Amino acid sequence: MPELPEVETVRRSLLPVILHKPIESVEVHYERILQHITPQEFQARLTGLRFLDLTRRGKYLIFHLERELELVAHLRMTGRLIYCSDSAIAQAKHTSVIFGFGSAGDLRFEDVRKFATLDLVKIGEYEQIKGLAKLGVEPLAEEFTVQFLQEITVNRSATIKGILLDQSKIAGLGNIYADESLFLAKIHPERTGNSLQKKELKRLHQAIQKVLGLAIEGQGTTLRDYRTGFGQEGSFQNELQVYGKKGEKCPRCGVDLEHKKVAGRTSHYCPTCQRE
DNA sequence: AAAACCGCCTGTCGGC
DNA sequence: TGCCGACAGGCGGTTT
Repeated sequence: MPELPEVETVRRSLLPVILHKPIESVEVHYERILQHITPQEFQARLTGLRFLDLTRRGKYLIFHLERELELVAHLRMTGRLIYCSDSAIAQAKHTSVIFGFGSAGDLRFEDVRKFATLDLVKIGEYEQIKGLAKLGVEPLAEEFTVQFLQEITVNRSATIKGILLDQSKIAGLGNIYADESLFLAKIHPERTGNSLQKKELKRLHQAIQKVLGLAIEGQGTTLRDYRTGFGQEGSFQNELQVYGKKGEKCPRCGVDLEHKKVAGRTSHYCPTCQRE
């Protein structure tokens, strides 16, 4: 699923091909992708505008446009944003929106499960986008420190897995990278926040940054649906240590990997390396 | 206040 | 082989 590394990869791939291109047409094929705006108004406000920049916050992509507008996209589970240089190429079955650039191709928002969203707002006005308004720190930024990890775990009875998935604390971790980070840090997903020692938080801090960095280098993890902005698969699925590997051997100690529901999510771990 | 649960969707998979 | 329920998981909203 698209988590921080996947969304960052989409951002990097799309930015150079959409920059300064004027939107000549907007086709909405699935209305409910639009939040707080009708297809008619969405189309009317966007047509003719150019893209000025493309940034990311957590798992949100923010397209900066002329007239101080921002188009905010969230891919949820199966969303894809793909630039197609030839508009004549047939669209995919589950295409929700197409931004046309005339002879310069188009940008297609595809989404099998239809959970993805699009918002159009004035610069920085995110009140209507609840998740974005309450988003926590960027895990690859300087503000993300061991001290910060301590602040969000101390006195907390919730599991560390649940805390890592809470977007209002850390922005961008999902099920895959939470599990991979905990494995690397040798911490069991069910450990409670208040049970974690300083040295474990240091390991976790380092693990999160390492895993995210390597996943971005690998252009993300394609298990099924995720694609880059050019429609290509990522490669980090080949580097996963535990996610989706129940029954396989732990790459560190050789014991059979296990999985169980933690904080409502299937969580993969090594019962030996990650003690309860 | 925090945590648990449900709904939103479609495709895939395992069991019978 | 085909049917059917379980499952995948991010987030908003509601309930506990």
